[in-house]
Amino acid sequence: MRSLLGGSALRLLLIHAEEFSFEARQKAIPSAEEVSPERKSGSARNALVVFCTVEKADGKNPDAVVEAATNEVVEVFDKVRASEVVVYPYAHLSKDLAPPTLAVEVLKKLEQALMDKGLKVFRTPFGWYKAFTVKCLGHPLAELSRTILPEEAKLAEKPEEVEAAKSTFVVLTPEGEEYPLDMKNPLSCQVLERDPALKQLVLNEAGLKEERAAPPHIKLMKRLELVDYEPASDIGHFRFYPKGAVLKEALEEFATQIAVRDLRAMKIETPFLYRLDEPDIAEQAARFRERDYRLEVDDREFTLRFAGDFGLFKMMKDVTMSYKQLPIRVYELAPSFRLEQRGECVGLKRLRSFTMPDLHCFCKDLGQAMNEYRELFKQYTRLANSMEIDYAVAFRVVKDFYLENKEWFVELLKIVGKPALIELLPEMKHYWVAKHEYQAIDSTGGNMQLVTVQLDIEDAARYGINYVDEDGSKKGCIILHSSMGSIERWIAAILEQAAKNIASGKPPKLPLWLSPIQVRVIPVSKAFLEYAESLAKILEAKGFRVDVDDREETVPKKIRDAEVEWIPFIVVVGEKEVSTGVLSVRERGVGTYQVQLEELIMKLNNAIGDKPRVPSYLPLRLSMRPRFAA
RNA sequence: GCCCCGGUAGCUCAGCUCGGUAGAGCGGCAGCCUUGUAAGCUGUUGGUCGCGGGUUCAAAUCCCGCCCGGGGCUCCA
Repeated sequence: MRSLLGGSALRLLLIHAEEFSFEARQKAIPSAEEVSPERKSGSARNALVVFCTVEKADGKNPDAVVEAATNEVVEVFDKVRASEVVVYPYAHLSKDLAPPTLAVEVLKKLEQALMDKGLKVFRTPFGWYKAFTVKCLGHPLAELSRTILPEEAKLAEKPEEVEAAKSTFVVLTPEGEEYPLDMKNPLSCQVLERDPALKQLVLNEAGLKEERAAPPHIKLMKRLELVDYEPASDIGHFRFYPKGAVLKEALEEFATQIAVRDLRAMKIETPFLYRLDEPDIAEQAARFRERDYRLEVDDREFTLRFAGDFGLFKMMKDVTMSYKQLPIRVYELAPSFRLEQRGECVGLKRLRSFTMPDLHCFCKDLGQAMNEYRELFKQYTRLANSMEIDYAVAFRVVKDFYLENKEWFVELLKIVGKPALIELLPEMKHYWVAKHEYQAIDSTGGNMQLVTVQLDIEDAARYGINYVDEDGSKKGCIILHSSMGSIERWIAAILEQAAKNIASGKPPKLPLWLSPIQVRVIPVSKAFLEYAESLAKILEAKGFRVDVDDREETVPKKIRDAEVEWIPFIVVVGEKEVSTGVLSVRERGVGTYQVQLEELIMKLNNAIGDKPRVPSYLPLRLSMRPRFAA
């Protein structure tokens, strides 16, 4: 906006006109363009009329100005779907006019540049008093003004490339070998062939992604009666059907297990809503660049939390911590809200309301923080591996930190057993010196961030989170921020993995511990219903999610329905089973076999391991289950 | 936020070009069959054609606006 007050620039006023006509009456200046009689008047329909003023400063770099202006005009032209362009010299947009010779030069170049872009253009003569009529269409884009600054025009040729070019990339293997990675030609890096997920991540990062179809998890989440859009809410807020609720709870329970049982973190809860007149809240919110939900209550402005940090930092500020107590780990399963752009909210990949298992470690020094990091890394790797999905590992590190601690990175990679993309930042750009991400690769080749840990050496001091050291003095902590992704995104990643199976001809499935129904018992006829139910109740008592298909359908039909529902274990019971006590089990993706009940239970226990066992949210009898969707 | 595509029965979709009585399959319901590892048979129910306005004797169909969804771009602790 500075250019409207001072400075000097090419000024454009764009009108999308239903009709436009003009007539040149008489010369206004001696150096007026000489024109033939047929160019002295004209008209156009559905035209983009470009009123255009050339200023003195445009003379510094006329070609760049013309190029930038051309791009602006073409962009608007395409948007409004005009059929021709009128370039209209219009001195009245400026007090700092360019000399006529320069003005004509720029205008002619603009005309030519627009024609080169394939547009139908006519330019009204320069230096004349002209009569004109213009009938503006009056839609939102029908009237626009643009100011092209010469300095911006120069920058426009290489937008922000400077910034991005600063990072360099390498691939590091668990064996400690380092390979340079040229993002302009990433495929030349042979080591990527070792890890297809990493290769895909690098291609995405290099901007080489191809056109993608809709992510298949959206259809799957509906078809499997898990999750669906809720049109009565804002975009990106979902409804969870009972089967989706089981899946979500199992994932939440697993995250909590890792945090509370395995890492001995302290679980807390903090409010969702925060006052913006609190300075540190306002500062945190500002760092999030208007992607938070705002609302006003009783004349006071509030923000909905976009992560657990607000309440956590407030809480930790008041905590008295001794160096002897560190590291301190704090966990919150934090429903969070982010006002993501509408177009960005697609399925479960990115939501405006989601659930984030948020773990922070408060450490006394860098050494302790790096040990903590390793602990988190171990546990989160176990988490990622439990999902049975493909993922890639990426680190973002300040270069000096990487060079000093390369061995530590290799150690981490040994835990996960995969090579990693390492982005080396020339300097501290964020509050962290190092972070890593586990990125799931979906069935269309896109990636989504699941887990992240960030090593933060700044925030504690800023928010007054201190511990008391040996000498009695207060010192700021080193903070590890970590998120075990979002529960919803894990669901997306798991469904995407299933979609990959479908594409490669394998039967899609969910990990057993996440299947809403793990075992379905199918009685061959009504006569065996009671037996089927007693069997189901035994399995249920052992902690499995079971149901019984008691519907009046044929066995093949019931088998089919169970397979369509991706049920991992199907047990058919009839005369044979009652008399022999041996069960006929159909295992998804494996086949049919005979086992004793005890063997089946052992098999299920082994497959589930120590993953959470949440009870079924569905009726035992299939006939009693209502249909929520699909 | 911008551009493109879509919204028809609970679900998946046809019909829309060229306006003239809203269709199929699945599901639901009823009956027959009495069931052994991916769909037994017959009948039947079910729709303010996303919402609002306009054009027309007549609109699912043509026009305008909005809402919802999908894709791309942009953006992205």
